[in-house]
Amino acid sequence: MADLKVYNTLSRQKETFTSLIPGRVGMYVCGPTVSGESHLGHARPFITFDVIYRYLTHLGYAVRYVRNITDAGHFEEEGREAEDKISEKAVLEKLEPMELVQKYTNLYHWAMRRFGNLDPSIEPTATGHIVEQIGMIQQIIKEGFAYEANGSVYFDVDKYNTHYKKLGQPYGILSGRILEDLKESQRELDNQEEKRNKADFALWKSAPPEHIMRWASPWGEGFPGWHIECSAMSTKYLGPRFDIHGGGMDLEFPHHECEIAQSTVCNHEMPARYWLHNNMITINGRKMGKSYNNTIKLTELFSGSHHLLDQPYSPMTIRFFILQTHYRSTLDFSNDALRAAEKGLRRLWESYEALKKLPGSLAVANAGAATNAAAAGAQPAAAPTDPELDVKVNRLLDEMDESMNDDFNTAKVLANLFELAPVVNGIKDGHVKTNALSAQTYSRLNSYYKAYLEDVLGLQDEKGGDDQLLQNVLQLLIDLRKEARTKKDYATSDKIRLQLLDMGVMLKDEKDGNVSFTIN
RNA sequence: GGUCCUGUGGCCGAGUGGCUAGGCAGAGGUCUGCAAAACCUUUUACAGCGGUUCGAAUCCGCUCGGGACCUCCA
Repeated sequence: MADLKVYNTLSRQKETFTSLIPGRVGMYVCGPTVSGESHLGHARPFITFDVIYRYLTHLGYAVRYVRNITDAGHFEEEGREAEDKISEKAVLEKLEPMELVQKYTNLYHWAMRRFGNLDPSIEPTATGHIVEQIGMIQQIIKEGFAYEANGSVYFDVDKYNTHYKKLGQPYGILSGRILEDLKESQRELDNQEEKRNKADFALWKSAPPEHIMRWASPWGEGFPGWHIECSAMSTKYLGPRFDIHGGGMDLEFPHHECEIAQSTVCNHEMPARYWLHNNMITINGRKMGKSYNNTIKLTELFSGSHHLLDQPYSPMTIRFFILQTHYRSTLDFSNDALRAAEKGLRRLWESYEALKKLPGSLAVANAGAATNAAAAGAQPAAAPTDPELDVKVNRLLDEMDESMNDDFNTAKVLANLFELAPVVNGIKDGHVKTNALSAQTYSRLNSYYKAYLEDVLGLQDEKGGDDQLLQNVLQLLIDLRKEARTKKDYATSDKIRLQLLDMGVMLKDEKDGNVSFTIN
């Protein structure tokens, strides 16, 4: 199998992935700030890195996947109103800060489940690691790269840059920025007088009296700066140097840049080896984000209750929609695109259902042939009667591995599955002969379908047919309709079908006389 | 202003030098009591101009358009 190649933002090129410890991978992904409801834009990194997590696992790595929850609240550290967002909103909503945080954390977890995202190995919270953050800040001060001013502590970017430039790691190494340029281009902001330089960033902020979230520290009561939590938690759970750090492209600067600076000062090495960044979801060509006031919340997406939505879209539709684009490309939202994804997913999933229903027949039939052939001293595997198709199927399967190994090209994997779907459907319809493929190829087809669709891409069945009572009732209706059709009583049979359709149950008469149904 | 990314057919979107991407939509057909699905066939591409090359959507230059970061941000 070809090597796994990943695009490393640090080097701006694809690199062959190797883990620090053979067989093990440490991965840190920046999680959500739970000061509000997640929107479609937030879904992208969590689905992207869920697939990366799944794929690394699929390759046999034991992965420790750490994804934090930022519940201490960011603040506009260089901002106009240096105020904790969470505490501000808490006042508005008349809730305890932690009550608010709990509410949005629960909502976020609910959304992650619905998307079929696996739980990370560790999901540390910022508020749960104040001690570690303070310890790290003390260490940075001790190393001489931070200074205190009026109960706040700032990172000395200038000094860091001067010192680490010599070691080949200037400030801006990740985002390609030059500190001197930054100084010129930075905006004039208020409340900067405590900083020695504009590029400096807060490690600890002194809390004004109205600030609700506050902790005691060596510098007085306050709260941690935005960037320090990720440095503290990644170091604690993955060590000073780990394999993968992920997040959205908009975090590249300044967040990840600052993380690198902090961790490097404390641990004397670049924290992560591979920095992976997903691109943004756009809407009408513009990034979906708070600042643009163009977000669609996940609850709105699932229910269809947003003026830009023509209909509700299920979590799996959104997952599929996201995976149909490479993670480093922008992905433009539109109803047409979502609808296309919904239909495409249904088509693909139905071919998978069809495949699952014909398991043994083909394999057994061909395996039987193989056994006989082997007994006769011939080739151990049954030869395909359609070698051309057999080769094509194998090529499509091989390409799926190659595509994932090429920086997680899920779009290409899905395209190949779409090319395999007619083969599967053809076997089901009987129009592709059962022995067209060799037993071995057929078995590969089966295992790849499952491995990719379910295990790697994390897609799952959404039809709500789990209820046994509902299944039984539907079966009764199907039987009644079948009887009516036998008697050519089409008025009755159509009534059953059409009324069920109104209720969201679609019946389909299969070629073999069976009736299948899908529930919306 | 600085740094960087990007422009593919009606829509969405792979693809980095020669090989039909794929999905959705559209058209025709097969099947079917009808419907849906499925299957087969099929129309519409690579922003513009110039260059490199035997050959470019793919490399280079210019022009035009779109976007991201530089401020909280996935």
